[in-house]
Amino acid sequence: MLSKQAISSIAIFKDLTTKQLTYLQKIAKIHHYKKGALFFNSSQFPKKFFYILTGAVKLFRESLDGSEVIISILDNRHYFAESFIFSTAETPYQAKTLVPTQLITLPIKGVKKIIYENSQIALMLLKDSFKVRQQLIQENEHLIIQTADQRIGYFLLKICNSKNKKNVQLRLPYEKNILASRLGMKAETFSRALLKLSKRCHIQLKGNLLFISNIEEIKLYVCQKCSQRFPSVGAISKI
Amino acid sequence: MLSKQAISSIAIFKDLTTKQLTYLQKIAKIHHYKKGALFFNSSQFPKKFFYILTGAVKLFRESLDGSEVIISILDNRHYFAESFIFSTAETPYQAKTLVPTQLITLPIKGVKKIIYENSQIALMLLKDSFKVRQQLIQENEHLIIQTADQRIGYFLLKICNSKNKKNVQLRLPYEKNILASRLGMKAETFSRALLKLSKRCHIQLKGNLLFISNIEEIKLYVCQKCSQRFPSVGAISKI
DNA sequence: CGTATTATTGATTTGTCTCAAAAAGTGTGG
DNA sequence: CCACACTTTTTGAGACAAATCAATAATACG
Repeated sequence: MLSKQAISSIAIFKDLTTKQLTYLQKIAKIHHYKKGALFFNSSQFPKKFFYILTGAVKLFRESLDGSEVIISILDNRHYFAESFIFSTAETPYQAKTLVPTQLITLPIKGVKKIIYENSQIALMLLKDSFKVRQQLIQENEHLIIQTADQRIGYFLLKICNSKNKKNVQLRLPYEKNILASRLGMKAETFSRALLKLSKRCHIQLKGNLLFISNIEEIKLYVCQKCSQRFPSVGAISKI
Repeated sequence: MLSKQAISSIAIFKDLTTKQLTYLQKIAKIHHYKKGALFFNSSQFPKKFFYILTGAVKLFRESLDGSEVIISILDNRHYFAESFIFSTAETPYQAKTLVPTQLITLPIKGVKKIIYENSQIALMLLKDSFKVRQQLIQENEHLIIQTADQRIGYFLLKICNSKNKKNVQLRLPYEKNILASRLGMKAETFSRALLKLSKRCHIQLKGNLLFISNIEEIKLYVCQKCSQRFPSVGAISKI
């Protein structure tokens, strides 16, 4: 059985009563998956709430002809599938681990019960949901007005939490084809666009390692058409 | 002063007590704008909650170089700017009327007070927010995998609420350049893509009037790459 | 070590944007 | 009702970005 501490480490459950924690503790399950495990598709029943302890997952949609769009990549301390508290309707996405991953799952019914008896949680979920919306709107805008290399640049800025502006070393967190798909382009395009960006903004490439001479150069190039200064407010997941 | 009925016609406020309705009634204002009025930008203070009685507005983001992305087009009975209950931070969008429009505004502080004392409202907002997210994800997917004419086709399916499948007459609700921008393309591309779609799916064009021989033809063409059958679940605004 | 996976490169095609100009549609005042 | 200006839409030619298909190179892995 999971510890109470593990449950209350989930941000939205941080202020629960001992009784509520005990309840969730009883219905919680922990899962260990290796890389590449398809552990969730939306038609499965009963519905569950997912929380990532360690690792990373991609949420993606697949069309009949096999093409796949990655909706989101989530890692440590993120939750998903919370929207099932309102509907059991199929929403067509699946989830696959990108690296070895530890998850907590909670039956959605139990989560719903807790949410309904504690309005603070609804407010926290609402706040998070607004942030996700904000981010989706931004991605939308970028798909419309930015080129492939600018989207990559924006992504680099997001994962680059260095205080320094100069001579920053960075490692791409996942395989390039995953990042390509996340950014709405083909792997070939990603390869070429990253090369183009690296030349334009003085980035040295070495496999999945990047050496950025000056972050400001990327900002300048990426944000030419932005409606918003970087960093944007309210990015809920890093990527 | 607005009637209590007007306030309670706002879906999220339908179950308020008389006292709460009176409170909102006192702080509510009604506004009349003609077409093309820029009545909201996110830097304005104090923040307000907006509800559309009649008419239509576009929410859009504008970048430094003047290019504009339409985030959403909202009409009768839709609300927006509700996310300001959590932050006074600037979120960079503006709102302009597309036709003569009647709005109710409520100071966001008052709305926040009501939400915090009535958890049912938070849950309704949450449910709506999930739907908006779902829709944004879908738009994202379409920008990535669909061509311009397919996106137009999808849009036609959405605004076409006819029971009949054959010989449906349809009027485009707004100017073509607005629809183009909403669908993430230039006006010229819209013009050409609509023509292409019309030939492929047997649609007769006459200004902003369309005669669709058979809706199924559009579905077939549009949903080739869809991860989801049409109509999608949970579209909160028509467009 | 060889095999499978992932990434890059090249040549070509497709889709969309850009800029310019013409056409169609809308509204106004004489 | 027409002439005029103004806006919106369409059309054309050309440039550019990204997808596609195919082949090669690099890397990871048992």
